[in-house]
Amino acid sequence: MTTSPSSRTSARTPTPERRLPGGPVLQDSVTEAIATAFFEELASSGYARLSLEAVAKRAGAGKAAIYRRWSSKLEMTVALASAVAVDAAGEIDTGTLRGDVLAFLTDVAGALRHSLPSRIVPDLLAECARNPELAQALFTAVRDTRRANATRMLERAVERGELPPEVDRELALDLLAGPLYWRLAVIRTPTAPDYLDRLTDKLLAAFTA
Amino acid sequence: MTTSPSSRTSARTPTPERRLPGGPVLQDSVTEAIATAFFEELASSGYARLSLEAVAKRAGAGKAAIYRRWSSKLEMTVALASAVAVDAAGEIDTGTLRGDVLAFLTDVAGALRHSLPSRIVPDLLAECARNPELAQALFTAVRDTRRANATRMLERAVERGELPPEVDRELALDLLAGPLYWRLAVIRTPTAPDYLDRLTDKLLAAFTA
DNA sequence: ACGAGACGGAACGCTTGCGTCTCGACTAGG
DNA sequence: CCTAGTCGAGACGCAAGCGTTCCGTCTCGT
Repeated sequence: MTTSPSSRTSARTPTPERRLPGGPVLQDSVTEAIATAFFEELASSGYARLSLEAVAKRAGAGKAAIYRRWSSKLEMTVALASAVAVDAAGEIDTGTLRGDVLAFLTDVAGALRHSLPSRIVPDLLAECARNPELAQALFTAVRDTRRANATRMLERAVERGELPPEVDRELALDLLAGPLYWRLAVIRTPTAPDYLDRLTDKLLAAFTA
Repeated sequence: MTTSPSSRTSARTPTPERRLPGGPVLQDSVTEAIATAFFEELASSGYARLSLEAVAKRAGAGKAAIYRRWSSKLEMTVALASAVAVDAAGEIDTGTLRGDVLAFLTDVAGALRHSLPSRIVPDLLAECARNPELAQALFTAVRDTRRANATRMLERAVERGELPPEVDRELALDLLAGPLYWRLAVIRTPTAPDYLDRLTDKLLAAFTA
């Protein structure tokens, strides 16, 4: 089977639909333990070296419990990663462009300062350069969703008159996400406490240039 | 042996020091073939999955030829990657800040538009998040060198009066590299022909904000 | 002409992970 | 109470890659 994960257990599960705070929808405690172990192993080993044996062992589960839910490492990764990424992408609307930009940067920084996402995200992105199936799934589920969200953020600023209608959306989106990702996930250098504030000022200047 | 690669062959090699156009210093044709195969395998498999058997096979060499030169995959990667990265990092000095910025962006774009570096660079960066030894070696050999180069570029602009002396160097460096890397290596979206020009304009505005 | 040493290639024993399969234990619905 | 289904655990055969060791060949410098 290559479709909906966990469909085999969903009929008979003791806690039919439990929701972790901030986490994806998980069907039961076994699925939850497997997902947690999966992300921990993914962070420490990377996708390429990820061993489902290690995931099972860390989750205190049997390998069969994994294969009962997902048919392969790829399908498992797409399902779990898309779930948390979509779940974590909340709409931002503070009423001002500066507020929106700062909130966006704060969100990103909050995620990338944690060791799990800061290891997992670059790893999956590198894997996407090599694995078209993973790339297609993650790009449509995560990248395109987030980019559409951020575009709406810019459109609202245009409507409010904070940005000229002819503002270069593409360039603005790259400016919005690039420097912070570069700082935290690429060169991995800590930031001063007012870094996001100063970055926000520069970005606003660049947008209207 | 954990030091200088190829030291065992350098005494007796038929072509004592041959230099590829744009490539690192390679001691002889076997080392050269191994290095080429190494980067091709690295691009298609990633560091974690890289198999020295596959490198040897692709190079038309025996595994012993590899182990005679480097003691491990890690040492081999550090040596070869540092060599090309340092080799490719040329000083930029066009005389104007705008010229320097555009030249820098053009360099980066030129590299990241090729399939080998655009797959290898994100992969090694992701691996650095997981492998302290690799991170230490690559960060000091590549990241710090390049960042120092770019800092000098900013200082020259300050001396020319193109930037105020109190310009935020750290932030400027992140703005310089982040958006383009994001665009080409993270979200992997093609750019319009005048993208670098427009990006340069925005960056100059942000620097002096 | 000779010996030293690197060469490509193949096999070695060993480890890891794959995906499947079989256990006995536990639990829930009928 | 019974039975169907999941549970953890782990053995299975298979494949790949590790690092090493040998082989016979080739090309040097002496």
